[in-house]
Amino acid sequence: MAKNKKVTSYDVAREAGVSQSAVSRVFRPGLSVSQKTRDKVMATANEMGYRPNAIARMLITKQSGMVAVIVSSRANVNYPEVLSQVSKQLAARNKRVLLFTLDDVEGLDELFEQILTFQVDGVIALAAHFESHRLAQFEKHEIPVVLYNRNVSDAMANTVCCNHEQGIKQLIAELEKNNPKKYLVLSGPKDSDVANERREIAIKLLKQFAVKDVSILYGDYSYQSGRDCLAKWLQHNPAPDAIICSNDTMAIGVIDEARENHELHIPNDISVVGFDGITSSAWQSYQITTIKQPVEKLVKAAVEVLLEHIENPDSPPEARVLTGALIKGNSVKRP
Amino acid sequence: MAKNKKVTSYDVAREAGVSQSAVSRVFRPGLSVSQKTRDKVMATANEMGYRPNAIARMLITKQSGMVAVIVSSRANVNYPEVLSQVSKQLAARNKRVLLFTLDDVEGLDELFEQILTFQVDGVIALAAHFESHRLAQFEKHEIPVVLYNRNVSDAMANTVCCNHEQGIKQLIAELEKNNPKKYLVLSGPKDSDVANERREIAIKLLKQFAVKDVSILYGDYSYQSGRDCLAKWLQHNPAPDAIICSNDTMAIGVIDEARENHELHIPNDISVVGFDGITSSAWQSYQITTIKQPVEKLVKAAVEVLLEHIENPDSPPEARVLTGALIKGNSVKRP
DNA sequence: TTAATGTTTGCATTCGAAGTCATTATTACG
DNA sequence: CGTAATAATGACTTCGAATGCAAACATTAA
Repeated sequence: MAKNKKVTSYDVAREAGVSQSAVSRVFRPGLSVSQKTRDKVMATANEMGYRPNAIARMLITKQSGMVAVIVSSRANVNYPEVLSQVSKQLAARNKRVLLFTLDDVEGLDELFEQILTFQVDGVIALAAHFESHRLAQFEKHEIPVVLYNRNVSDAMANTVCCNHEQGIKQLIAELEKNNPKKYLVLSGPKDSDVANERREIAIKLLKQFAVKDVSILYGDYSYQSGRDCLAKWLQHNPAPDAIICSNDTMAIGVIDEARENHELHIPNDISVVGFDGITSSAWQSYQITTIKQPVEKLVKAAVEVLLEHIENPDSPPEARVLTGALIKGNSVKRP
Repeated sequence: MAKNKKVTSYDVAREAGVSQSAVSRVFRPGLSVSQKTRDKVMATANEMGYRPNAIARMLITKQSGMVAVIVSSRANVNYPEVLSQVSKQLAARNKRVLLFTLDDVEGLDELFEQILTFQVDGVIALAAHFESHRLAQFEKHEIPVVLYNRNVSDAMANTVCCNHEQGIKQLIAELEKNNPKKYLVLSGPKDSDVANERREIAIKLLKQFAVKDVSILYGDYSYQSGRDCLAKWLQHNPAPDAIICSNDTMAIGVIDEARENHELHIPNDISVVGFDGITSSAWQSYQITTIKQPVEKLVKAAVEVLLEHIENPDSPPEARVLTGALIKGNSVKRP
């Protein structure tokens, strides 16, 4: 009969007529215990409903088995998939996700204090802006950090990132097949590092393609901002030939706005490309030409790098770049 | 100068010339410490980079400050919003989210063992199927559980749920304005409790509305399944007048399939309603008439109920039902 | 049978903060 | 100024599992 109150290893030990150490050893893999003791302990443990207390174990082993995952609200629409992948893959390596969400920049110090407090084995930051002094803080405590989808040139940071440059190059190559004259780049918000990177790359590559007429607009990654930006632009300007959106969601907004309020047809009047390859980008009504991020591979890489650095704290920082897949939709005019 | 190795309360105590208890008291709110000691301790603590070890604190106080959130992969598309709300609201109450994702039914026992092991203060289950013996398990350990969007009639469980019945009634009322003859109910998967509930309610209410011709189809909540189900149906049957979809995503699939492959116009040929009020349901191309779940309120309620039961383990189980808002889109024919 | 080796086992200690309790310092007040 | 009341403090114990160490036991070789 299982009791209501917490059962400890001592209780089991007493009941089974062995020492507490014996009980502990039974529940630690690979330790020397005779089959007889093992069976006896397991039997009484099951009977009493005993489970080792992870907290006590953490304290003595100095390994919490928890990884802090920081998610910024700025995070991409595909973050649920990322998060669920992270959780799954960490679980496979016997680690749990301790979730920290981050909306305002206020309380950021507090947040980082919290994370340190919890003695996590490592940190994965999803699209969160990480100043280098924060990285240093974790470094000092020997807590490895992996930045997901962040290219930090300066830093000694571990990063796992989709190859934005290569992806955007492919997208522009698609667009260029029609020799568009007027380009619009619809960037994500200025305080998003990914957005800034994608925008700058687009600008750079367009220059390389010898495109003259490029205008930049700033949205906030949302559907509505896609609509609003296009609407505002068209108030005072002619329609562009091609629009490069920093993510799919804004591309969808752009398409809806063009069709609904301006009688512009996609792709015949305007070609639109997105980025990310979110589920809805493939929906019939949009069929966006975009770059699909290799989420599963990215996460696998992130987890690998993190675990490598947990096990071997002195291994040098690593930056992994994975290439996404060009999805040829129906939002770019065929030549 | 902060040292590289972990700084404990003893280190700070020694340095500040006080006892370890004093340090502990400084970092616990509301305990009796003189201003002088407090300042002294705070100063040296900051200087040494000391932060209390949450793990040690958990062990002695028997409060982990962590809430297990179980997310099933079956979970709705709006779960990222739910999850981020949960995290935010728990953070406001000084609790953290320990995330457990659940894909296959395998390893479910293992998962629950894990959760118990971590000594979480409570559990929130998002759309996860929870057999009553599992509930009993947590009950035995006095760990309160809140089921999010689950109506468990039998159970002594805490539940927070959107009012499906009232919502679906409103949707049917909308549809009935055109007196449709043939209804199709596109249900979610049979192993989802929410899906089953929504389907059964729809069937029951249609009967109440004296509708004769109702057929049931089963999808898996996905866009593609919406398309496939409609396509398969139309192979051998005439188009229905109205389709009640168990979620918005399938409704979107249905709409795309109807338009693309069958030259059916929404809403003139078929009226379609969804459920959830996900972001994309409001997009120009779909504008689905649906019920928007009051996610923020639901989460607030869930967190409230959970904390109430953490603080007062003997309070009776609570079932909160919140009503969603009818969104009148453009997917139902106007009379 | 004994020595030598390997395997199990229990004792005692450890992890780091919190809380109990008795003691000392401080304040309030007659 | 003395005494009661209160505030502040430190010594010591606690939470529950893991582990170094030495003793006990089992196994093999000689």
